[in-house]
Amino acid sequence: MNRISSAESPNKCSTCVLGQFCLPVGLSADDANKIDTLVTERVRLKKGDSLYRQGEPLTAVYGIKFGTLKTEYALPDGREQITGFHLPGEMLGLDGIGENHYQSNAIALEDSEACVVRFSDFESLARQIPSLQHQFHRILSRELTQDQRHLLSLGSLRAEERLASFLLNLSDRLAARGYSPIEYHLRMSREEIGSYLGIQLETVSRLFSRFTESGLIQIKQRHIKLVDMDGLLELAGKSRAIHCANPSKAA
Amino acid sequence: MNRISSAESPNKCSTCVLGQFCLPVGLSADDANKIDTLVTERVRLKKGDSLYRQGEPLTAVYGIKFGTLKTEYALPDGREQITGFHLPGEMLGLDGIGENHYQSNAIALEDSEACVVRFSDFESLARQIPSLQHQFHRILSRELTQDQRHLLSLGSLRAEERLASFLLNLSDRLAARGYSPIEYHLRMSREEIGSYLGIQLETVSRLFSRFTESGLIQIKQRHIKLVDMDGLLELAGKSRAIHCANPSKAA
DNA sequence: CGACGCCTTGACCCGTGTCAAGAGGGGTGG
DNA sequence: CCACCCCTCTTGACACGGGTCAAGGCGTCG
Repeated sequence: MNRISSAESPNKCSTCVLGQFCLPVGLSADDANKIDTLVTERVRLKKGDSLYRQGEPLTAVYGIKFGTLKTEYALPDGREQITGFHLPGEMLGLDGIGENHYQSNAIALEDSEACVVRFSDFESLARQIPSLQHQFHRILSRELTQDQRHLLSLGSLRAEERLASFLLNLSDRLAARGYSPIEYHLRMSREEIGSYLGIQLETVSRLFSRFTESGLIQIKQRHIKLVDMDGLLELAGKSRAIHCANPSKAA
Repeated sequence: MNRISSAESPNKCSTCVLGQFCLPVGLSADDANKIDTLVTERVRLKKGDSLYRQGEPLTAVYGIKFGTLKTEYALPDGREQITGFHLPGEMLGLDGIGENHYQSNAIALEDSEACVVRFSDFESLARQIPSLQHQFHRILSRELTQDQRHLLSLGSLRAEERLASFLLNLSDRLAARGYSPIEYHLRMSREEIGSYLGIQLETVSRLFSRFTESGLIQIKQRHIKLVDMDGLLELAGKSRAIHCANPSKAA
């Protein structure tokens, strides 16, 4: 883990292309200047490095600048589960605010970089800029909604439905960041996908094979192409079909 | 659903016994007075009434005054899952902040009452009272942690482990509110427990029978008594054993 | 070039789902 | 106040999805 002060490499939030994810829109020049003081350093991570670990005292929350991270939550008996995969623009460490200690491990799946936001500074600035405060509440709230969707997936969907909705969810989030929604690189192993979805790695592998036979996807190693979006949406329990399928036919 | 204005029935947060759950501690008299203006009305619910429904625009968040609520999240294809059971002092509606619309249904499991907190008023007050702001962030954050624990339960534990940790979780939360941690009334049906835990109601019923045979619990209808706490902790994946089991033997 | 880690595939089995029948309690109407 | 009905819960039999164990292929990195 490698710290970079913003003196060496200036890092203005106001000009960051990821601002749309972290920050409120339509700030005054004055407010934008204040926000630029928030991130005084960034952290560079190599694949496998952890950004923070369960139990460490919380001093900062993080915004992902580039790369991919996983968060995992462990039981004292050793069992653990991946609770999320995180892309640029997403915030990490929020689950640590409640107890002032991080509640999970955050680990880089590839070389990554995160902006360090000292939390007390952030709260003080949020009191001065109502739209920043509200944006932060929205981020926390969306995190809750995301977790609820995940809960429904683990509790009510069959393995193939979970995997299909996982692929579509990644697709959406990559598209929002300007990447192709139909072809992308999986940064995580079969085992990590399985952990996230509450199934075994062998099942993930078998399902990828089955999806390929059915003409839903093409996959080679970790490079995946979603061939039949509608078919995947069908499998994913139509959870987004009313929003996304056949938009041209919408009334 | 029955609205009560605070003129008819004064309702001061500063003297509410549940304040320890909702509010920061150590407020000045001045701040306490401001907080007392937050809740201008309460809502009375009969069993089965909903406090809000998925898709409705969000104007307020809620604090439970008394009673028990469930929140459930639905897929467009009709499948749905209970994502939480909520006790007095807990806040509801937080998942709606992100999209300005509630993302779940909140339904009373028994006659209940909730304090209405107009969200824009709340944010404005939180900007004036740092400890209120921070407390709200802690509440949101703990909600996230709770969901992560639930995710781990659904993804990594077997049915009997899920049920055991569910019973212990209820026990803890009831104890924190001054009720008996070893004997309580289940406000939800077997089907609702199953939905929450991602298992079928028949499995819940069979497990209750098995737990009874093993001497872990006694159960008659919805009245349950936890007879062998250590045994339940053992089953629950030791997820809390290091904190709670055999405290007298702790180093 | 070799070794290790990751992935695929097969065989078998167990936990849980599904379907079905019946018991028990509580509420409602006569 | 009693009887009936309906809802909830229990229990059994059986089926199946996915877990577990095992063997082998493939790509990558040292």
